[in-house]
Amino acid sequence: MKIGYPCINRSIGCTSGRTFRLASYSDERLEETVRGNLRCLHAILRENLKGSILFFRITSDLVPFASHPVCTVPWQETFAETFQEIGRFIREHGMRISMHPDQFVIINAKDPGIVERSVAELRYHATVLDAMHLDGTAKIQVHVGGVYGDREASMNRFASKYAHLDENVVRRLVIENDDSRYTLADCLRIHEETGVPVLFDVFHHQVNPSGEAVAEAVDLCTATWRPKDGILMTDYSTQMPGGRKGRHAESLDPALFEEFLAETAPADMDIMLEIKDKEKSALRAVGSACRDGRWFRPAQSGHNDVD
DNA sequence: TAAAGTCAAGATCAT
DNA sequence: ATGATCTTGACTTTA
Repeated sequence: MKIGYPCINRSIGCTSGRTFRLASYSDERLEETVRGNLRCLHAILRENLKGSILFFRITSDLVPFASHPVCTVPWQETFAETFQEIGRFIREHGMRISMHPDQFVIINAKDPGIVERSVAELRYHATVLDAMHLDGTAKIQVHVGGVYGDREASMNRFASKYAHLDENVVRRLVIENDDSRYTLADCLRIHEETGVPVLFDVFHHQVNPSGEAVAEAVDLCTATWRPKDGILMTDYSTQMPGGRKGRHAESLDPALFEEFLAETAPADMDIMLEIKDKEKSALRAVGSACRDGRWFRPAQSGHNDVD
């Protein structure tokens, strides 16, 4: 079990997702931004290691406009060595990586243009992970997409689009139950049809349930991940007290988190904490997972290499 | 320098 | 048809 947080570190003082306006795009600006983003990403991972935070979601803004037609420079070649260096660091320390393209990636869209842009964005994400030479356990998580008034047809459309994705995308792609459209049961059905692993979002399952108890849900999702996918990834959050329904909590409630650990034991999984204060909560959660006994202890020599 | 306005991309629901 | 919300930050312009 590894614990992580998404994209942003609030204490280190740099961000790996710096961007700029499309209107001010230039190849030089892109190169300069990516160089800074990669340097920061490496710094964040080093900082995470100090706190035994071994799971991390890399921001989709690592390479701004990467899938936009305006960007034609071969950034993966320009920064090949830096990507490999970061990848080596990740492997050496047994870290797990995910990425989460945002809401604009809709594989099951009716509009072919949206599908095309979505596919380009997925290729970009796969290219980043490939450039780091990470294996198939580094995942790209997406929601199923729109319902468009016909859930059945839209789920089928997902399956048929999925069947035509590039292999280097498919080997990393996983779907996640969302908070308003596709439930866990929907995702499991899509798994039946396509084989795509299902990432379990605990909070979405609470907000948009389909009947399964949490422990049962974890077991059902676990069964959708093959050995080459690595162990189950779970997104964990709780309701912000007093906030609108579905709003993520500001900080981890250790009692609730430990209850989650207790009710899912002994299932093994990597947990992404979607909590607003980021690494602060992750550090506390590592403590909980450690006491629980399932936390991942990296080999002392650091030889988890697959080079 | 601080505040306000705006940003590649979508879906859905309220008005 | 239009705008707000999701969710949220941070870039960019304006005061």
